[in-house]
Amino acid sequence: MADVAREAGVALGTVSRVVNGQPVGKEYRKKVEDAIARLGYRYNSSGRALRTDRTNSVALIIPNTINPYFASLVHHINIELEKRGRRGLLWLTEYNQKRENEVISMALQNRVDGIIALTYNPDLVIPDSIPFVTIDRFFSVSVPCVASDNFGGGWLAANRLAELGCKKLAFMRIGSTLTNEPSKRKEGFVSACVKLGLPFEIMTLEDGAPMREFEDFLSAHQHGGRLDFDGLFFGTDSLAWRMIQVLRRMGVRVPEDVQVIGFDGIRMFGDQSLIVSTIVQPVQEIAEACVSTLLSRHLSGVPSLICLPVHYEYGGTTLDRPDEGSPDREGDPSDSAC
Amino acid sequence: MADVAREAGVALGTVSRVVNGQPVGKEYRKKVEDAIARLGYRYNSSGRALRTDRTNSVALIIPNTINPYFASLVHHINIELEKRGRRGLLWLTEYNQKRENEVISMALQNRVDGIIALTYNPDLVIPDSIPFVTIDRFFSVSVPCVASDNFGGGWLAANRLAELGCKKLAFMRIGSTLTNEPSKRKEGFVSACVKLGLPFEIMTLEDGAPMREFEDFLSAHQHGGRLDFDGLFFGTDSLAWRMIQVLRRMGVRVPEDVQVIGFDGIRMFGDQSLIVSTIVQPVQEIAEACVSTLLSRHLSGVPSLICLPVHYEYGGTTLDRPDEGSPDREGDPSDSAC
DNA sequence: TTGTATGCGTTATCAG
DNA sequence: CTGATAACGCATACAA
Repeated sequence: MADVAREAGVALGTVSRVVNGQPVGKEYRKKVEDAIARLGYRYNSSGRALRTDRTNSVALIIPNTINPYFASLVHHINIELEKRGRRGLLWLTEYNQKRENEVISMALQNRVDGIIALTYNPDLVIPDSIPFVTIDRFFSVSVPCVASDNFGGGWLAANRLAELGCKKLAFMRIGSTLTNEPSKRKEGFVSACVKLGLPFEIMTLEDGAPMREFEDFLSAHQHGGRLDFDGLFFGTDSLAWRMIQVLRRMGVRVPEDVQVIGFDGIRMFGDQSLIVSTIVQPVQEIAEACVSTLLSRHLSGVPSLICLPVHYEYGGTTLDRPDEGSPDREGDPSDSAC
Repeated sequence: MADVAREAGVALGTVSRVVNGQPVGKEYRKKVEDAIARLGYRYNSSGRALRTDRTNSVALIIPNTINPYFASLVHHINIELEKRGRRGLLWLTEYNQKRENEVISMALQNRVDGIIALTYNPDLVIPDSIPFVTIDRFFSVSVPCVASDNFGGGWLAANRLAELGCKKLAFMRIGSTLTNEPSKRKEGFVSACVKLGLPFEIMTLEDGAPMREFEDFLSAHQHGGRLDFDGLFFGTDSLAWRMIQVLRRMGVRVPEDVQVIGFDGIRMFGDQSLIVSTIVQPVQEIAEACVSTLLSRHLSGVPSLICLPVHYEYGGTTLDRPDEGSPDREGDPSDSAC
């Protein structure tokens, strides 16, 4: 910047003012802009950050970018931040709880303006010095949590399966140890089944337990080549996808013998069709909510749980007519905890 | 840091030395560490960056994080950078050429130690001030390019289809306007077909042209419900996946009527099975090559094109026996341009 | 409106 | 081995 000032024959402060778009005499501005172009000057973010104590950046802490749902979140959150003149700093944790806390430290070192985190870590140390927003995990009323309507989604899934003629359902999911928002998928499902008077079973696999146990569960419920269930609801699309492979190996046809609904709304290449019939999470709205909540933290009255609506969408593993418009909501759970 | 010094009753320089792990008297170190813990001190990255002129960060410029192949690259590159004590700064471009150049400017402002970019932009302005590595796009001998063996992959695909009994092949892809490394997939495919004496057709869709044209191409080659081709090779898994849906709508069975091979090696949830039979790109090796090349740029003799081996893998859309070990390489293209 | 000078938090140099 | 101090690039309060 000193070089530019010398080159333009003006003072340092004038250059700074030009760079920051503050009022500067017309001919001075011209001289400075020419000098900047001539020298190819770019301001130094570190210097500016040090001086202003603002980095215009937000930490995004997430397990990985391999899972398509996470990848989609990363994408949309980055877009939303960009819209508001901020940058996202990505940190991957692979669910490592020690690393999750380290990463928060690093974010603090980087003087980020806020943190958005997706972690189920019960021992997460949440700094009170900067705005913090979580996704899918409620910590306390002072930490806003953005999630989709998991309870409503479970409710919706059960209702849809019932509508499609299912007589006996099952819900299967991974990860019972930690209570988080996605846990409510089960509760919504159970409530609906009870209300509908539909028999059902719940199968929960502890984190880290072998997949094999799911297969055993299904085998145990297969008699004479016939599965006891005609409708399955899975905690995630990922799990649904995997178990569909297992079902096919078992000689069970999807959706003819058993209809399957997942949760998330994973699309193979972003904008394309779903991989299973599913409860779709509004990823873009979730991203928008995270960012706007984080950046308006100075305003009081931020709700501590922001719950976004989900909807059902056909994806080939149920017996709907694909072209029939599916209503956005049905059998609304009036008692949704969300 | 001044606060810590005061709290510990030592000088500023001593605190700095403790923070940086330089030799400090035992009792002094203890006093400083206690003070740091007491005050919850974290060093300020901006201050350090300003002073040292090193940010230990690397820019990663990529179209988006929705495409699973890109998402996977982002993941592995971040891991590799982490291993080497660097941070990745992610910038998404959505193929916007103006933005691609802007983003390079921003990276420069951030004083990154290097840039890794995946862009096909012919007008990309590559700064000569810092190390720059591209993925899948060769610019000049002074800019190292990391890519997989696209020519060899095309060759491999044709050979595999021939082995599996195909008599008439076709290759379909998007994006002819720009010459990049993936363009060589076609060349490898054609070479192999010619060598094998196998009839084939090539169908290229300009960027932005409607998908419809692919469907028309296929329809035009369907006579009496029967497709003229019994083997299809696609430029990417994404395209293969989409066209398989089209084929099924046309009443063509995959793989019974026509066998399909894609390119990339997209896995549904990172570690799981492929979505189509495909030529697998070694994503992790690509990430490793990008990072190590970028960070060893001071050494002379960096090759300008780093070409990593691909392999074929069964993914359900061909007639291989899934359990039969597929040799890593076959019909090696001795004239591979790579 | 423009110039000058100070300090942000850190590291490095140099004197003790 | 430790303490004091200058300098990194920038924004801003104050003086001109």
